[in-house]
Amino acid sequence: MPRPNVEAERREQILSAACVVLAEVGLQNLRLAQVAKAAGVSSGTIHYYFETKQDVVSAAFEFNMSNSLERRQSILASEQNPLEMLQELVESYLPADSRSLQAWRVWAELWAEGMRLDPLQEVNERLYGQWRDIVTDVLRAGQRQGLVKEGDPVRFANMLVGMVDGLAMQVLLHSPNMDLKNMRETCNALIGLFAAR
Amino acid sequence: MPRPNVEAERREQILSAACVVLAEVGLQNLRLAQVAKAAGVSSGTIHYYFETKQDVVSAAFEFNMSNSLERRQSILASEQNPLEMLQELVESYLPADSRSLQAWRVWAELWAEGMRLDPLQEVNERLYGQWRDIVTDVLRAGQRQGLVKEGDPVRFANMLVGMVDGLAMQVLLHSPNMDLKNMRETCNALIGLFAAR
Amino acid sequence: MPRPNVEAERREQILSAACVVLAEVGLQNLRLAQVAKAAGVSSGTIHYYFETKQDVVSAAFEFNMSNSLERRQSILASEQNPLEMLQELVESYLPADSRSLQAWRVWAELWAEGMRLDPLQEVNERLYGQWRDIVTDVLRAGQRQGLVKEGDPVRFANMLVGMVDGLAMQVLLHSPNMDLKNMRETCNALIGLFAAR
Amino acid sequence: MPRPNVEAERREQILSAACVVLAEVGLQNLRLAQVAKAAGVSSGTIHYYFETKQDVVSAAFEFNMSNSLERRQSILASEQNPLEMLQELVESYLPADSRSLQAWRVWAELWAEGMRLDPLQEVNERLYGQWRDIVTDVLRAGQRQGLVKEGDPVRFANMLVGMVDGLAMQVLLHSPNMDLKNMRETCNALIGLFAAR
DNA sequence: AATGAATGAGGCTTCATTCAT
DNA sequence: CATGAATGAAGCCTCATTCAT
Repeated sequence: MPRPNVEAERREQILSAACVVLAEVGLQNLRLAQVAKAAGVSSGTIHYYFETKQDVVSAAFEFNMSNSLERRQSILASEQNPLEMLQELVESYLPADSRSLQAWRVWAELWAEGMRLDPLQEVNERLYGQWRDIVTDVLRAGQRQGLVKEGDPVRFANMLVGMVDGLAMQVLLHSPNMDLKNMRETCNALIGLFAAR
Repeated sequence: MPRPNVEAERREQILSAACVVLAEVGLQNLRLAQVAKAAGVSSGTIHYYFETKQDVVSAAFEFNMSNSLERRQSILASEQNPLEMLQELVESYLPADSRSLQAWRVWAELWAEGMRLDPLQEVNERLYGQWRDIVTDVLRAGQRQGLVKEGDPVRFANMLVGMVDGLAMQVLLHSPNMDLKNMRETCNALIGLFAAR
Repeated sequence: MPRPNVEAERREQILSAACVVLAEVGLQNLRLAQVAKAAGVSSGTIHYYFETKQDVVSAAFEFNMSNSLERRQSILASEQNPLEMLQELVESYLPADSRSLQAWRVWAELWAEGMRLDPLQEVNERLYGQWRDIVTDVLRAGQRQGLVKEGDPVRFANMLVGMVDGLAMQVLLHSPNMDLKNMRETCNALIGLFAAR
Repeated sequence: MPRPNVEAERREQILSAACVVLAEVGLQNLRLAQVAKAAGVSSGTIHYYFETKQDVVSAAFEFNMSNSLERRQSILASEQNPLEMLQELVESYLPADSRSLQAWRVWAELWAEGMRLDPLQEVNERLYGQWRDIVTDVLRAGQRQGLVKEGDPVRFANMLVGMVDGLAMQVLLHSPNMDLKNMRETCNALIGLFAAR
């Protein structure tokens, strides 16, 4: 009689470990043995739950992105005005703490790899799309309240999320010209451009 | 009578092939044998010119980026007004033709890999910095001519190049919500926000 | 109320499945998981009834051969003359129907494997010896009735069973020069040579 | 500048080793590492000349059979009468010396495996067919000289080669009822039945 | 009596690297 | 300068076997 959700538990355990390793050494150097060790299971167990290494990696990418989105939910539930909310959202995306850093690194791997793998592109679209939608909704609310200037909110959203992604890459690459503080201010500068008046 | 610079030629031949393969299969799947084949040389020859695989890849990244910048020079030499020049620069960066596509794909690999390798971060900074400087200079010229609004031109430049990078990734990932046309318009929308008045 | 001999039933169920798989994929590719599936039990159950894979295989070989002999009994009980009986015995051994085909395939695996494993040689001798004895008895009866020429009946038996085995292999290998009909006629030609006159 | 026929040499070296290992441990237990060791090369070299293990094994089967046929040629060139020649051919096929024993063991593996692999069936037919043809030719010559009785020589040939194969299996399985001497006499008994008068 | 999750040793295969030519 | 045969370390994956339930 199998314990309930042993499978779901074990899968998460493995995927979480895969993200850690992915962020640490990159896709190129990821070894399933290392993932197994990080997850505290045997290499055989990895293959008991996932057919191939590719499957592990793809699932890890998905796991990383959905986790990332979950962490945004609290912000939306707060009672701030839309412009502040945008700043909070950006703030939450900054590659600041180790958790966020890990997420970004995994993301960068997904982007590089996703260029050649349709399934990964779907993962990106499914979850990145939600992120874009969230920003769009906040902008739309801002427009209704007269806080955000006229214009296509989807376009504004794409501008912001695109900029966040691009700047984050430079931060992660330790560019001397783009640190955390600069990234925050640069993003807020764009939000400032969105403001009415 | 041996031609001078056979070595330089051979190096370029190999690096060019490496970029092609890198864009095609990604760093994870890049095999020196494949690079050798694409370059029309033997695997032994690769190692005659480069110590290790890592050396080939790093040199290929550098090769890709310097090539990329070269292609911007003609725009700067033109006689357009700064705002039009910015649009042209953005246009030249769109992942539109196969050459540009290849460059972007290699770039994405560099970003993912550069997160862990200092030498690659230097490559990024050296060449990415130039790109940022070019944009900054154009913006500054625009401000001098009263075409671009007040504000730190470096910040404006970071906004634009960051957005270009972020949006390009989505285009390369075939996001249904971000195609070439949309990317162009979105970038131009930002340039519009920079305009005085 | 537990049925008696559940164990014996389960064993047969497993061995029967093992023969099916053995004939289908060969010893080299036989996986206990596949046997378990074919038997409709779990992999754990296989090991509940058999210590090792080798044990399963050996038992399956024995199971295959004893099954095979059982199918000859009805012929011996019939009221034909010995020469006809020989023809019937040969006929019953032809790799004609799927059941017979499976038995032959398992047999071929036994031969290849038995070359290195004494226990399998004993299995072969125990059951193959019976088959030889049956043929010998029929030949001896034929001699008593003056239908079979003088000579050592054991030698005649060895000639016939040897020929049957050798030809069967070629039939099973789909040799264009040895089909079922040809095998039947070739064997009967030998029986013809045994006939008195 | 590659030495001439390094490739052919190396291939034979590997295949010869494969046959040794095949005879010794069987297909089921054949490890490429063991073949490599027996051939005195690295495991990498095996894969430099053969794509997969399956390719090595198939080539080894072919190698074994063509080698086997070569060893018959001298008999045909001799000046004996056809009946003696048949006895010599049989004699040369007896699993008597270690070389012949090895060939038979490899053959048994081929038969078991060939049941499921078309390419191996072709190998069998190509080379087994030649063996059958040789025997047929000798029998035909015997008929021309009045030494062999009337009848289809192909049928006679099939009788003999079939019997040889079947009896050899029992010898190889160490059947107490079929040793080398008995096999020789049993085959000669059949040849005796072929004799005119 | 039976299950199936988990293991881990070991095999095939890949591929960067070497080196004799 | 260049080759390509050869290497061997290392990775993915398989699968017989175990054991808690």
